[in-house]
Amino acid sequence: MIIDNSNNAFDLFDDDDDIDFDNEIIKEFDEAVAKNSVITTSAEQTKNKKNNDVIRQVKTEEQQQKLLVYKSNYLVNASYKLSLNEQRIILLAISKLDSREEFCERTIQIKSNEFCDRFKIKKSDFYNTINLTLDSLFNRVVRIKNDEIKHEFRFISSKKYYNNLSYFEITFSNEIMNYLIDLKDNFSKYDLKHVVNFKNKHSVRIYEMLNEFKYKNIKKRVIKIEELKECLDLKNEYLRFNSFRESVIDKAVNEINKYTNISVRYNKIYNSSKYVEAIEFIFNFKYSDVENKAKINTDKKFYNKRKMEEKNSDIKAKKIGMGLVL
DNA sequence: CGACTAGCATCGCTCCGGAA
DNA sequence: TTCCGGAGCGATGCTAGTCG
Repeated sequence: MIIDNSNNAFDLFDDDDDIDFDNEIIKEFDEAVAKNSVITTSAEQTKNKKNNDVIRQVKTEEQQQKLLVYKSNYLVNASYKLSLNEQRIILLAISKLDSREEFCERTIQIKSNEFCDRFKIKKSDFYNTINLTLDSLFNRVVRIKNDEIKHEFRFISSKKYYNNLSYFEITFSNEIMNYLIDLKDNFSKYDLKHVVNFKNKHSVRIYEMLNEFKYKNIKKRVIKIEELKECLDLKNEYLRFNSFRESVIDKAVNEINKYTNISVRYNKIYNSSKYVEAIEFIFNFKYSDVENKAKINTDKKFYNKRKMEEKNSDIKAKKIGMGLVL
């Protein structure tokens, strides 16, 4: 399993970067408050804190509106298997968590209407399958392992379906919450809208694996077939490479190209014999993302410049006030 | 000889239409 | 909103043929 700890999604920009941009602002506010703590009055500190709170609130509202999915990269690369509808439930529920908070409510309620609208599912199908889906989701297990840990746990610790009120409720397990909230580094995020049209259960996982690398300005990812199968919990399935390629890789690549902000192709990597050992995914952001990035970077430079000017004049004014500058 | 490809059959999940 | 039955499609396993 490849786990790279160097990723810090706050440092880079993409289509969802207005959120990161806010994060930058928060970071700058925090640093500015820390730096000027000696000469900042308590009233100003209160003002800074209020500004901070306002920004956090705006960010949370935007996050909710855009339904962003935040996941630790440990979870992105974990080994688990979910059906399409189980994936949908988990992703929609994750998008409703406030991932930046240290503590947040583990129980998420989802209305049947919202679920059907988001994923374009017929109501009749929803009622047909929801109980079975919740049952199977309740038993699903995540396996996370690297050199240091081997951790197994369930996605959810409880499930409820209210027949008459037409909504269901899941409670994330304690263990999985460690990989969903209070994420400070080594995590990925994406807009739920990119994956709602997927019809293949493996597309989400492969999209997430590519999306993780997106933040590192790396446009290639080589994954051993063995590792990929382990992540998708398909170790004893698709014994022939061709069926694995047809059913998993090709379908995921097609859906990712069709519905998401990533365009991707792949090459087969052979070992010494004719055996396919690994897949090299080569991916790129689509044009609109590059355009957005350019705009956001311009805005960011403008903002930083203005911020620096304000800060300098503020510090100078304080020093004058304290008689340190003539 | 080993790996890949193609075709076929079976099973299960998802989708669809209709009724209560 | 809920349930039922059937159709369609994907996942999977098996076999035979091809290729280097």
